[in-house]
Amino acid sequence: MVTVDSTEGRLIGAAERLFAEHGVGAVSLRAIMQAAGTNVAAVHYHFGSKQALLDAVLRARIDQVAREREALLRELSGAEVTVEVLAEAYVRPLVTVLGSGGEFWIRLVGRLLAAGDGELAPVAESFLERNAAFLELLGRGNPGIETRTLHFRLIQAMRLTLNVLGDIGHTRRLLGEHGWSTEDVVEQLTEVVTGIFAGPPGQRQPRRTRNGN
Amino acid sequence: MVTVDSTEGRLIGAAERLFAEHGVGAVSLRAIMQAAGTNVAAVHYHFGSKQALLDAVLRARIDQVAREREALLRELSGAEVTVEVLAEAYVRPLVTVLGSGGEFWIRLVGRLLAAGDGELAPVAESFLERNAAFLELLGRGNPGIETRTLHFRLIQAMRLTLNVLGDIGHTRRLLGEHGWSTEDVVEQLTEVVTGIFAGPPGQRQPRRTRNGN
DNA sequence: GTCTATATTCCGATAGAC
DNA sequence: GTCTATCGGAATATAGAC
Repeated sequence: MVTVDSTEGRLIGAAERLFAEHGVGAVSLRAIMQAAGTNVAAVHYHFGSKQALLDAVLRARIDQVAREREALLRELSGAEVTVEVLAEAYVRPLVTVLGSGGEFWIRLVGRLLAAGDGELAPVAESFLERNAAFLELLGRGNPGIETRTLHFRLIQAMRLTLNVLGDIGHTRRLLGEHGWSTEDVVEQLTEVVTGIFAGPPGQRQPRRTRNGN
Repeated sequence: MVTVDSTEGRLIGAAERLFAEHGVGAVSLRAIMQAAGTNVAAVHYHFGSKQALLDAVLRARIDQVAREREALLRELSGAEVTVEVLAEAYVRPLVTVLGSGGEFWIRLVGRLLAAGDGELAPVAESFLERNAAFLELLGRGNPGIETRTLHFRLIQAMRLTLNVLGDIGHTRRLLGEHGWSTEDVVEQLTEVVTGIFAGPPGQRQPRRTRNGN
């Protein structure tokens, strides 16, 4: 584990913020070092290159998300499952990350996902593995829907969750800043994810099932 | 109008592609000039700065989207409106842009929207103005839902549409590349947007109405 | 493990010829 | 309207002292 006070930890923290705010390509290593209060050589010693630093930033919080998701999936397995519950379970781990100072990380991941290049590889893999378990649960509640459709919907839910939580301030700005607390945004987001999971009204099957134990 | 063969047109085309693929901050003016087959001075002559070039790129296709949307809204006014029809109308203009070589433009706009900084200003304004008309139609079909909720959903639909259409190849890659044609992606996307507009199953009102003429 | 110093390349921007 | 040449500064990366 890397302590936040170490040179390495401060570099990761500064890079996380600057990458999220200005984009990976727009941030120079010098700017990161300046923000971290170190010198030009430190990042090359600790990470070797800009890409390696980015990887370290991405990995720093991925385990937290993975553990949260696993815990929620354990809760859900064997219980009654609705799209509402699944949406809640899908969004909540990232809300937790948000609450523990992870807004920049979330925005960065959302940015990279929208960029569509390979920089995201380490995070994408972890997310997609976890998605497989969700996919199974989602399929249980929507027996009539093709798996590839559910897969598509999961990815879009992930996109949206990252983009919305990654910039609550931006969302508030787009909406006119009137009466949108973080909790409001999370609630609205969860409703939208529920709608994504459920699909068009005409297409919907009976929404709840009990797993076969 | 700027012809695509002129130096100005080639600069805009090259910038559109490179900005979309690597991010605005990661692309140097020199790279753009090289791709456009011109020299270092041309962009300063034609645009004055990197930001001005970005603005020109964004504006180049915004009118097309705006006109498409207006035409669709005219079709819809006075007709029966369902969330399915609204979703179709919301997605289609960008599909048209996609079909006329606008994938890079869409990806760029989606990227900037995910980035959340002010670079998007010229496009965001145009989109949000147009959203107002959609908001009215959406409210007609969902009388029980708060306007701010519908506004939120509209913005998320825009986000998703831009991100999905802006990188069909990436979407296909995330989904395993099996049997996803562009038409498939558009169809799936439209279903998801419909789900977003409709919201959670439990929350749904009678979905269709006739406007008061 | 952290620093200074430096090598080398590339950046945005402008001046001035044509 | 398009070019070459070039300025001043900043970038990545490394070498080597401590």
